[in-house]
This record gives sequence, C-alpha cells and structure tokens, in this order.
Amino acid sequence: MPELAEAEFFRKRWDLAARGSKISAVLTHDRAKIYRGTDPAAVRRALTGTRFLGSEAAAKQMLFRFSGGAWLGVHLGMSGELRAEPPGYVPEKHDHLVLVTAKHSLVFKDPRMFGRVQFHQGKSAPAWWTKIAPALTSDAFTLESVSIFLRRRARAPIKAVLLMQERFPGIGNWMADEILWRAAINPLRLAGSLTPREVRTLWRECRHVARLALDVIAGEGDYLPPDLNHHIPKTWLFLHRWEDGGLCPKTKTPLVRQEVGGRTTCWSPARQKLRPA
DNA sequence: CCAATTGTTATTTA
DNA sequence: ATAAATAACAATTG
Repeated sequence: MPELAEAEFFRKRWDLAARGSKISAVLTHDRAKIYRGTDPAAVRRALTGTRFLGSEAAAKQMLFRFSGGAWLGVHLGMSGELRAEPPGYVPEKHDHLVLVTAKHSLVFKDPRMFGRVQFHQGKSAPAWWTKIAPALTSDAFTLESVSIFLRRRARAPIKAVLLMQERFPGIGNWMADEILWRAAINPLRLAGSLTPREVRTLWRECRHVARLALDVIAGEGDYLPPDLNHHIPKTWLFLHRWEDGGLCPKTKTPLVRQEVGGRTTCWSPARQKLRPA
C-alpha cells in the first residue's frame, strides 16, 4: 500500500499519539520475516524504558527516535500499516511489533511481511537512513539530476524508471501512473526518448504530485485525516485506476491497464500518446 | 484452482 | 560487464 505520502500518514499516527511518552513494554513476533537482519529480542531490550522523542518519514520509510540513542526504522512493504490502539491491546496474528505506552499501544501490522524493521543504537542516524535519496520536494531534486538519470536508463520504459528509488524516492505504482498521466506521457515510452520539454514537465509533476499527495493524504500540521484516501479529489487518476470501465477524469475516455515495468499500469490513451505531439 | 495486490531483491537474459 | 526483464518472496481476497 504505502508510498511516500502513506509513510508520512502512518508516521504521524504514531507520532501524534505517543511522542514524548515512555515505552513501558515492547511485544514482537520473533519469527516474522520483517525482522530479517534484525534481532527482535535486542529491539525489545533496547527500547523498553526509553522515551519516544520524535520521528521522520523519507521515501517509503519511517524513522522513530528514542532516548539513549535508539533508532527504529520501519518500511511498510506492500501491506504494512501503523495504528495506535488503546492500552491493553492484545496483538493479533499479523501485529509483528507493538510498542506499549501508558495511553496507547503502537502497532505495526504487516500480513504479507514484505515490510521491514531495522534498529540502530548510536549518536547519529544510521546509514540505511541517511543514504536515502533527496526528497522529491527538496531543492536537491533537480531537473538536471532527473535528466541525467533518464539518459542513463534510456532503454527502459519511463514507468519502470519512475519506480527506481535511487532517484525517485517514495514513488510507487500509483504515484508513477498519476505523474505520467498529469504529464501526458505514455508509460511505455523509453526514458531516453523524452524531449527536454517532456523531461521538464515530468520533473515538475513529480514534485507537484508529491506535494499534493502529502497534503491530501497526510494532512498539514497536527491534523491527520481519518483514513488514507479520505480527501483524494475525484479529479485524480487514483480514484479511477481500478474501476471496471474507468474513465479518464480529464478526457472522459476509457482508461487502459497493462503490465509495464513489471507492474500493472493504468493510463489514458487519449491523453498519453505513444508518439509525442 | 487461478489471478490479483500501491515493494524490493536475487537471478536470469540480452 | 551493464542494464533490463523476470521470478521469488507471503498472505489474503475475489
């Protein structure tokens, strides 16, 4: 489920519920694959008794910071979610990690277990966090960096290239389709075939969709929408991409679905032509 | 039983 | 050797 805006949504859920609180207990499903490379017993030991100091989201990941130099990383994979439950919550089958505070139980649920928990103890943030590419909304995400990247991936479909996290951190399947639809670029076009004008439009729409998605899905300030898709406007491709007989919100013509870059891709043939106009 | 799912990574192919 | 395509991972749902 989660792409960049969803990661921010779930981060805020834990943060607004329990930032500043003491962790009184940590519950783990020790056999769960989300702990690959991490020892759940060590996480329990290290976090119990600490205070939850703050958090950040970047790309599709979240970093939670605790007193004593403890850092908890969460990647939600395909089916992960974070919730804040009342105290006394009893973990269910797929609740692989629960941080207990006086007022809430912070739950990480992930049925498919493509998600991941990482842990680090130290003064500064761990390398697996700091090496994440600069955010789409930051000044470091430049037109030139996109242009160079597209040239290096010239023979791959642009849809597949947008999914590459080392240049487009946090873009997943639906965001890639939304960006290409807004930019009026066919997902099958090879990255190296885009005109300089198209590359600029694509770059601008990456930033635009990232900003819109963050505002609409994760809210602003201390406001958190009641659920992920609560405020998504009908004008977005997002709300029509899985409908049977779905229509393009801009052209009112039928949408098409086809596998591109290994993912089911939705686009509007009337708007996104194979040959540039 | 078959196919599907908003992700990542190892392996295979070109 | 490099880059792109494919399979695999796991669980659930239709």
